[in-house]
Amino acid sequence: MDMGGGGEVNNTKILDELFENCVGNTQIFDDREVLRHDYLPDKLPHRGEQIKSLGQTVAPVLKGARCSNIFLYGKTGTGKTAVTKYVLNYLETKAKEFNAPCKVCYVNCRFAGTPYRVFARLCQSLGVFVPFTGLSVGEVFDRFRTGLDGSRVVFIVVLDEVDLLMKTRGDSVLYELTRINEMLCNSKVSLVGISNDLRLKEFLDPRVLSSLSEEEIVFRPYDAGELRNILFERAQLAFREGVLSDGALSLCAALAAAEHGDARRALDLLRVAGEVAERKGVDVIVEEHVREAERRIEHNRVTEALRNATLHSKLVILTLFHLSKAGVRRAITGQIYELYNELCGELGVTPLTQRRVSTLVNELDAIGLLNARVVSMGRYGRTKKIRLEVTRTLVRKVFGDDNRIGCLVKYASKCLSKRTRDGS
DNA sequence: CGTCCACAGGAATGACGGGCGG
DNA sequence: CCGCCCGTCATTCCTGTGGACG
Repeated sequence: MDMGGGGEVNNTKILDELFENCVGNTQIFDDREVLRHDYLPDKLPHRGEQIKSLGQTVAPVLKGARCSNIFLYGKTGTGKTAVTKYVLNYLETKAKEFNAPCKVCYVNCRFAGTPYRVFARLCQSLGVFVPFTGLSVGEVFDRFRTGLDGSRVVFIVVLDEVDLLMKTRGDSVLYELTRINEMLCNSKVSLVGISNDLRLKEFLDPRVLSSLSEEEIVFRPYDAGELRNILFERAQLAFREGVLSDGALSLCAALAAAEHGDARRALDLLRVAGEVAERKGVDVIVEEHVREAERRIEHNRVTEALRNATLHSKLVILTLFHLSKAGVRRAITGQIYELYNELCGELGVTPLTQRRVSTLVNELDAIGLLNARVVSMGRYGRTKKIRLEVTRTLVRKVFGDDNRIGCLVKYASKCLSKRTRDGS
């Protein structure tokens, strides 16, 4: 009782301090929302050309005509989504002004990752009710079509990150949408496809390709100077005056430019650097804070990825952890599968097949937790060489908290050392 | 120059928990 | 309640392959 009461007082004190710091400590930020990537600024520096092209393409909509389908290519953080939203938002307000019946539906294929969900999303934007599961894809598509035809509009469908949908589900959605106009009497559909992958064309059915790529816009990565300008514009709104040092600004731009010219990355760096400075209680953001931000972002990313991995993915990581501890820098598939099996046995979990583990390895490679590359060892077959890309300390720390497999962090080293003795 | 290792990775299929309309 | 379809994860079966070795 007494202990509880004492703790409470202490906790309140801690929280008070924390909250007051947060409220009182406004010498860094004016409005940090401006630095989030879903924020749409009213100026988009260095994208005038793209805005113009997209505007030209969609302009016929204001006369009630269907506009050409258009495809936007470019790496992440090159402003594709921002330009699209910017132009289409404006188009919608203009359409209202001119009484042109037009509607825009924005679908992010990362979140609507299946044909069903894409069509369901389109239905929803038309006010047509569909359950989130239970119907056949064809049924949802039909509802969308009839709903659309009834509403007598030019309907612009934006499919963002459409490459993700293509790679896992093929081009059936795009195929249906490019052909839908043949079945409509009162409405028309135009497509805006946005892809992060410049090679997407290679995966497309030629019929889809020709109708989809009536127009194309390529978004080049920003260079360091352009990123600097973008950051500068945002920093004006985000930070109080004089908070951001010139050096910190340039460093954010330079780091992001070195990666892909990714503006999102640059903004993240700037925001986190601001938070670092805020927490330190200083009132100027300097280069060191940006460096710290870089480390922190990476650390968070990896920790989250490790923590959120599925049981078997964790076991694969753990296998690599033990192999690397035993001095195996680059393990091959066979080695991994063998030890993985053993770990599963120890946990009382039925192991997955080697085929499945192989795709898990590929997935982990894609996230960057490990590095896998196929090599041929000639006579001795063809395999993947796999290396852990995370420090063992971090693995130990994150998995140590996981009560399910935490025990294995220590255990397996025994059976591994036994095996290496037997082997040699 | 062919063989053959040790897998890679595609395709088809199945199991499962969930939700629908009738 | 049934029969059907959904998406997800996993299995099974399969064909493909780079290059050291003989």
